[in-house]
Amino acid sequence: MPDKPDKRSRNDHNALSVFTDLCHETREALGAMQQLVRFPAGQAITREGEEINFVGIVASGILRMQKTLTDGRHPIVGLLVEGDIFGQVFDGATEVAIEAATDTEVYAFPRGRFETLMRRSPELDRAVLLNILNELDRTRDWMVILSNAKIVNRVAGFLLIMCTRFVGVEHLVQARRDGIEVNIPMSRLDQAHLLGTRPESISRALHALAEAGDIIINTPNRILILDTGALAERVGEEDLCSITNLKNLLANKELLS
Amino acid sequence: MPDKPDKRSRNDHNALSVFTDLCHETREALGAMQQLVRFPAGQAITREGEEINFVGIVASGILRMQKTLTDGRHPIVGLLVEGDIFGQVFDGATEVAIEAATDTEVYAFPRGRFETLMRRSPELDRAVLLNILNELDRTRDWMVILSNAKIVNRVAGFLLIMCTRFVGVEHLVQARRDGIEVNIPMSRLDQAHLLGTRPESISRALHALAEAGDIIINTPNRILILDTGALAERVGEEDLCSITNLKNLLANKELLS
DNA sequence: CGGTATTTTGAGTATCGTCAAGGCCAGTGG
DNA sequence: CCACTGGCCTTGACGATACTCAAAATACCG
Repeated sequence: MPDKPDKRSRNDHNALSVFTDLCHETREALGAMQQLVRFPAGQAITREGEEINFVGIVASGILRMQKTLTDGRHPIVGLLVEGDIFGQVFDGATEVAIEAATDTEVYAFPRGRFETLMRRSPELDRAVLLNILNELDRTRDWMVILSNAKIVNRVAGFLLIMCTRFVGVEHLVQARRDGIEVNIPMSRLDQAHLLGTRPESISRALHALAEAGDIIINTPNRILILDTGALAERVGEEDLCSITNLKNLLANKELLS
Repeated sequence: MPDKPDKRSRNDHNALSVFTDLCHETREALGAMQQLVRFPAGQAITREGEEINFVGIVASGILRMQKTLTDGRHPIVGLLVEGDIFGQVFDGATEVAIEAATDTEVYAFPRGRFETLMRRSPELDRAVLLNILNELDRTRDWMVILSNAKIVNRVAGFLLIMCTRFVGVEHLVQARRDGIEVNIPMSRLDQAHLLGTRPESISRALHALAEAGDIIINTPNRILILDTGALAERVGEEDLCSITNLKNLLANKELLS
């Protein structure tokens, strides 16, 4: 299969890189209305079904999108990282709750003004559309991971997604001599909510991967990945995280550092 | 929680109802370029990573979107029914394979001409955007269902989604004196691929629901749902399928028939 | 350094996947 | 009209896996 551009990865460190293709006036207008908002870890940003009056772009940190079930469970249906847009633009209420998984900074744009700007600027409109298409693709990736019966394999997929999606985001992914170190920015409980299981199983799965020699657990949340190929094989989806692309990005990072 | 408009349901029987809000010229232009294509059950429409040169709208039947894993598994990441748009517009290759789950009719629009029309008609552009947002919501619903550990509960969620999403689509959902009858338009194997399990488990789960008195299995694919509340409770997501809305739609159907 | 939350480990139970066999239904051909 | 065949659904038995509950160990924070 030929190398195709991977829409999922970002290789620059600017949260607003989604907007670089926009014309000068549009960027000016966005800059004029943007406002940096901080959320401490654990804080709720929106509830389910609640209208929010701004469009947000994550500047730093991680947000989790989650549903609330009547039995008290909180399955996570997606993560938002640097550069991701949230706050459905045209469609009133968001169907998911958004909470800060880590300390987070968000660029907020007043919703009405953002929408009028979208109507005037086809490029902005398209940037938003592409962002949503990306989100759709990623959600499907999570579905594929969740459809895996064995938890070890789900965790393998989780680690790979962490690698590819968080490359270039803060200090979450770093190339080492012996592999790739990822800094998982959430608790075992959150990981369990994301992978449809319980924290104990996550722990066991990670230690099983360590046992198998695929990873090393430096601290509970700092995982050194020794064998990306082995993980990819467990998941079964070759281009889930396009390992080649990942390696290129890591090579770039090494050049930079 | 107040009644909010449910974007997931359709209560008219026209596949092109997504376009009713468009202006006259746009509809004329679309009508001029549309072409009805038939696919027999089981036929592949697109492979993963393959570019397709048309934008499709399902006229009748069911399509399944699926990924292909290296180990030969084919997890299903979504279903397309009457009125659903597919064939990502701006973003070249689709990341999923699309196959006909049943005999299907599709309105095909040449992609280039469709895109130029989109650029000229903000309403069309927005209709497509809304369709994608819907798809995103539905994919998250599947994620929530998949994150359920017990297969019985996943099947319960599956049945509810079938009810709400397929109301008004062909003869798949019908109101009865004693409940709601759904006609599942796919095999146990497909259901298993969708719910991340195996056909045997689907069978056992359905019979467990029958044992519990929640449903009656008339034929393997014609399920009479006796207690939607019990199913909803298993899933835990109250507005997954907005039961009240479902009941209204069924009431309408009865008035029509 | 102490206190707290998180992670890990353990043991027992429930559930699911697997493999194999049997049953049901539709379509086919005698 | 009936027997046959093939595909799908169902059922059973068994091993593997994950969930539950509890306790211990570890990491984190001041």
